[in-house]
Amino acid sequence: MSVAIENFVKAIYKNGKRNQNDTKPGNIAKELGISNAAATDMAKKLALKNLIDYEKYQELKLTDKGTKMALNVVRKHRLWEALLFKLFDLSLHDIHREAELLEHQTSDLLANTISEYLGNPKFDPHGDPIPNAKGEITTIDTSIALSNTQEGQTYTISRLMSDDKEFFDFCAQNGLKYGNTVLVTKQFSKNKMTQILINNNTILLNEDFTSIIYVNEKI
Amino acid sequence: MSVAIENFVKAIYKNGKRNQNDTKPGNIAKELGISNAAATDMAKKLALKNLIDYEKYQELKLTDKGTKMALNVVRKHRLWEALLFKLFDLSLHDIHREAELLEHQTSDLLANTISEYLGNPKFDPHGDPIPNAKGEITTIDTSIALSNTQEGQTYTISRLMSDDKEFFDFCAQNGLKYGNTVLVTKQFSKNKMTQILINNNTILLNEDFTSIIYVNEKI
DNA sequence: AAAAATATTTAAGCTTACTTAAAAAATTAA
DNA sequence: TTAATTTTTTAAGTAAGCTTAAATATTTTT
Repeated sequence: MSVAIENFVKAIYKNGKRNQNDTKPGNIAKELGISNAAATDMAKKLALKNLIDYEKYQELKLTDKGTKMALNVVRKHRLWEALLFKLFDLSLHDIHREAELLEHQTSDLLANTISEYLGNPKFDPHGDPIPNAKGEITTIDTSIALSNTQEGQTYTISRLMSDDKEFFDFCAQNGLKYGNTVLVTKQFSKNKMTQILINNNTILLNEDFTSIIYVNEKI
Repeated sequence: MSVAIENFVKAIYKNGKRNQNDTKPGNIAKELGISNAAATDMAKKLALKNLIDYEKYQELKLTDKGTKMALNVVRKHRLWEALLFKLFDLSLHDIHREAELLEHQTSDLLANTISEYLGNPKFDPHGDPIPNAKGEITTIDTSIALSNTQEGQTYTISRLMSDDKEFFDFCAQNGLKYGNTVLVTKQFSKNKMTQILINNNTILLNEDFTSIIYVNEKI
């Protein structure tokens, strides 16, 4: 299957997992940077290949086969992220960009080899779960967005759900990384902002960031 | 530039380096598994991009720009080979196949990062020289084909110039690998065969193999 | 519930990288 | 050196993955 198809299926998968669950062609088109017409076109083709269910004007739904393909690509992406992160001193953003390309040119053999080399990790450097070779995610995600946390409670950062360079630069500067501890000092619910204490620094985050930083309650 | 273009330019480069110096479209077509017509077509396009000089019925000649592109791809290929060889226990043939795909999806940044990680190696696991970031090969190759060696002389294996699975399997089974020592016990010049002693085993090789196994005189 | 705005689909067209078939040139053999 | 063979080129055509423009639905607003 082509790169275009893999990315299309992956986009549907990712969009389906997100808050605003819209997997209509326009949304996928926006994600991929192609025209709406191209997305509709591709949707029809993928339906013929039994990768998605397509009905005019409806949401695009992955079939089992389509989901499997998406998870296979996601697996390769996250394994590359984990490997590049371990070996090299590159920014998370750079690592993401490289993985975005490499994921499509990686045999199952190589993916499995990378996985084994890394000790079959369950999470990538963003805290995102890595599907196993069968395309299953076996971990249970109990994390919540920073925007939904409670004042006075301490959390550990579990996921940074983004691929934006500015965001990652900000995180790197402020110690916001996978595994680190944050104390939520104040929720400004009216203004949708969250004040946290991290590395003895107080910072105030708006919803753009608190909705993509996920945490777990610290035990 | 596209994968097709990178592979085309690479094929001209490799063919130009070889014994039978034929870089006419038919030869490139054979190398790439495409039709002669497609190769002629591509040749014209690349001439417009100033990557090759093209004259009807003549050999295809890389311009400086084309050579630079070819060497950049070759560099990435060989760096991947070196990295995969170091990290994983895969066969040389598998490593070659993976590198063949990854080479086209590797930024210069990642290539340089891999190179640095490996200590800027000058050779890949086949003994092939790795061009530097400027696209220069700074090493001098003094090696000769096993078919041109002298009876009674001891050599070290410097290059295994192939991408054929059977060949690599044979090499792996018989200790024919980069750096190992061989004693040439007999040259059967009439039959174009070479008898060698390696790891205390005597083996007899025909020209198919002795022309692609390169060695240096052992000092 | 009609009007306005937005999204989706259809239609026509483009580029890339191929294909096969036939024509033209170059190479090899007789 | 002519004939036979092989190679290269030209021509016409295809599929993938896009585009823009226009037609048709759907959704939102009033």
